Amino acid sequence: MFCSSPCILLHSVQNIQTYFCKRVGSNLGHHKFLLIFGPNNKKVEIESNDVGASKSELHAAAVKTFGLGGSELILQLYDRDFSDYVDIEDGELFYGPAKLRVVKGQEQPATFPVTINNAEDSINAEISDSGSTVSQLDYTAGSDFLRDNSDFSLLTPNSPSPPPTPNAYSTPVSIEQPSTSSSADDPPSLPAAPLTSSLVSPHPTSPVSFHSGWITKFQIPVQPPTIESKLKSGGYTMNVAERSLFLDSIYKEVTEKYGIYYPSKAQYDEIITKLFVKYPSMKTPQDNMPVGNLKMLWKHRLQYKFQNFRKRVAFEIAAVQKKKLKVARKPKSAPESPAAPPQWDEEPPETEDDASIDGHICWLQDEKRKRQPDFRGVSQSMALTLADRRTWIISSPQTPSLADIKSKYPWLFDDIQLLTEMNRIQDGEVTFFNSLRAGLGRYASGLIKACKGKRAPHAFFMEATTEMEGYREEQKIKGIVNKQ
DNA sequence: CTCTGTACTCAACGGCGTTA
DNA sequence: TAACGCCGTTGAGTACAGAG
Repeated sequence: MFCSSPCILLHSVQNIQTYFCKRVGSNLGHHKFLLIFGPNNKKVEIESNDVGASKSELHAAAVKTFGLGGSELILQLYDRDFSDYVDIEDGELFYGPAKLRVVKGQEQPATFPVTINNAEDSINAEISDSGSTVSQLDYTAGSDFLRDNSDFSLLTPNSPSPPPTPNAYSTPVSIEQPSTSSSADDPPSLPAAPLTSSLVSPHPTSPVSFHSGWITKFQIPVQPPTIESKLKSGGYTMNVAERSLFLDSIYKEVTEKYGIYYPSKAQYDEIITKLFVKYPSMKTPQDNMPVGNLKMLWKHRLQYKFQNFRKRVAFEIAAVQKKKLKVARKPKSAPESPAAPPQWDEEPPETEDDASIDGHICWLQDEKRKRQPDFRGVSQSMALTLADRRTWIISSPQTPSLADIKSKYPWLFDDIQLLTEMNRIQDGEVTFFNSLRAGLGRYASGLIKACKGKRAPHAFFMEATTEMEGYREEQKIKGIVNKQ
């Protein structure tokens, strides 16, 4: 399981960042480290007269903790930038919490097999032991528990744990792996921490498959000071808004930096592992709460965050749309083929009466005020009110003003809905959009000539030029492909 | 059959405007 | 200024369907 050569990991939650930062305040002179020596994992605190712990002080701590007197030790600090351990030098000062490894001299492994990061491995094991799906979520106290930190105490050891399910970590894994971090081009090096990354494979159903190796690079994003301090003390005092911000930051990091919108089960585990390694206090249960549940709790929070954000924020992302199409459900009572859009001179749909039309209009007006309107519903309601709207605009004794129309049907002043409205009115090939395009086509050359004549062409013209060039290139390529 | 993701839904929270 | 209510946002539960 662990490396054949004895080595020590002085292991911590923060690394290079705090390593280089000058510490100030009440913690001055106190530095916490976590030592891992093979299967052993010890947390130590070094009191130093200096602002940072010296190499000799760290060496002494390692010798004392593991009884390694007489051995020549190599101390290595985990460097986030390189995702690997780097030897520390005399004269340097180290600021806890920091992540260090100490290797016995002469016995440092030149190649794999690998030293496993024991702390993270144990966390993974705990996560896998209590693994469950979101739908199987059972925290005993229900949603209130998840909302109110004070209810953490409800999770007693007697609370039912979610049933174990197999996953990437549930079976013993040989760590003598061809590491994902070592390619043919890479010289053999000491394994990057966390080493569990090599256990992770892209989720089979994930539309994004290019994220191999992301685990070694992924780091819990830096938090605002208030959230950072609360996380360091276990995260229990975070309010809902802070917790949301924190989860947002992880979502953002994973999606924007790695393009992963569907983390696999193992990847969720890995994120939580990193979280708990970075903030060890979060592992500490309150009121005898099983630690496995704490991990499941954060994992599920993260899963919910991803689920809800995919639905509410990232619904336009190609990977999300692709996935939705793949698993698309048939609506319960949807007609086999969509009904033809109602024509303006038709009677209102039989399903609608005056009251329901008024209801649609009110709802549409409300929806326009929202920051995140239900666009699908808007289109449906606009379609259902088309006949009424056309009758009102065209046949009213006193033609409504633009202000009246805007007030009653604000969505008609939305560009997308305006275009859709035109398409509702016109049928077949003769749509508003096609007519507009045909019309513009007639004057395109003149418009382009006029724009080119300007000393400083407008931004939209430059944008359009770029678009056109791209389109021509695309057509060229398509032509070549078709010829083949 | 199990796992996973989506749709639909509800409830809590917090911001904001109104009113006494 | 405090109390109140409305409403948007967010987290989370449930049902269901597709994939393997």
